[in-house]
Amino acid sequence: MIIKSPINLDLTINSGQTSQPPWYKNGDVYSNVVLVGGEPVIFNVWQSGEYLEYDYLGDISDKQAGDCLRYIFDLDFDLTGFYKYLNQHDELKDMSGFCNGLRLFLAPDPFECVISSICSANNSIKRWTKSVFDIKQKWGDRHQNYYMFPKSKDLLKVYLDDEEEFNSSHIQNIEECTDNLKNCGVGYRAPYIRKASELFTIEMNLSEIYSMEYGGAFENILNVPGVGPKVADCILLYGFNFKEAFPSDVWIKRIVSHLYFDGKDISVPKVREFGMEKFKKNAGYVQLYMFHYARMSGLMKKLKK
DNA sequence: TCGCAGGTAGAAC
DNA sequence: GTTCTACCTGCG
Repeated sequence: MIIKSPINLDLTINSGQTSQPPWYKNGDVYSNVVLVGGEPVIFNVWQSGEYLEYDYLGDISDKQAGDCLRYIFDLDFDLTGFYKYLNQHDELKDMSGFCNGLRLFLAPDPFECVISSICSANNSIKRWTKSVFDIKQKWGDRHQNYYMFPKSKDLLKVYLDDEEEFNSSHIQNIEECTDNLKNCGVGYRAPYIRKASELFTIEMNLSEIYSMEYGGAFENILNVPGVGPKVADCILLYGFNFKEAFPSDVWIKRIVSHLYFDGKDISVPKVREFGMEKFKKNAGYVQLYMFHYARMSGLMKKLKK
């Protein structure tokens, strides 16, 4: 089956969006297991011309399968219209050429997105994606060779580190402890992950975020341990499809300051305000394109100096 | 070997 | 309200 809406799958899946780590790659095919209406479904997707082609294995209808992929790869977003918008602005007009077909890679599991995003803070893409893979493999349900992300009530029970595991289990030698969060390379974020799991198990229902206004959703998600403004905006954009979010970190700050303020140093909170005010409903996509444009055009190396 | 990079929490101003 | 520092790990 094919969805006739242009996309660059490689770029989209590997662009480091904190919704989830890249899907499993076998040759030209990307695969993953996704819960659709409570039913585990294995999707295979691949690039076919400029479109996404797919098949799936699971007890759902063709329409459900198609709708699920349209959501995850944001295939209903009008990219052509967005490119028109970019081209109307001098500062942005180079970007579409460098990132053609890049779309949001939205999280099918908002809890996975929250934990991924917490792991991504003060971290490299390589390290946080490995951490999320490890968490899935250790504590997630397995379907064929693919792993779901664990539910919050299950992640809640996981040991924080070697010491806690050693003291609470029958393992004789602390060297043999591997069944804990720090073993996934999450570092000091381990307690945040546990506290967040507690929060979503006991008092906060993540699915309510979908129906909130952006401002209210931002305030709510800021209360999660390990979540500050940058991570909150990543969660809202990549996990809940709030396209008015403008996640601002040091890189976006450098790029915005270069493009709009003649290189003058602007604080990250000001960059966030600037981006949201200036780009409105396009803020999220502009942020996504800015980052990859800077990466691919060599601008990033230039700005680092 | 060690310095550096990267957001958040919590404390200090 | 804004600014400072510690936090963990992989990389160069």
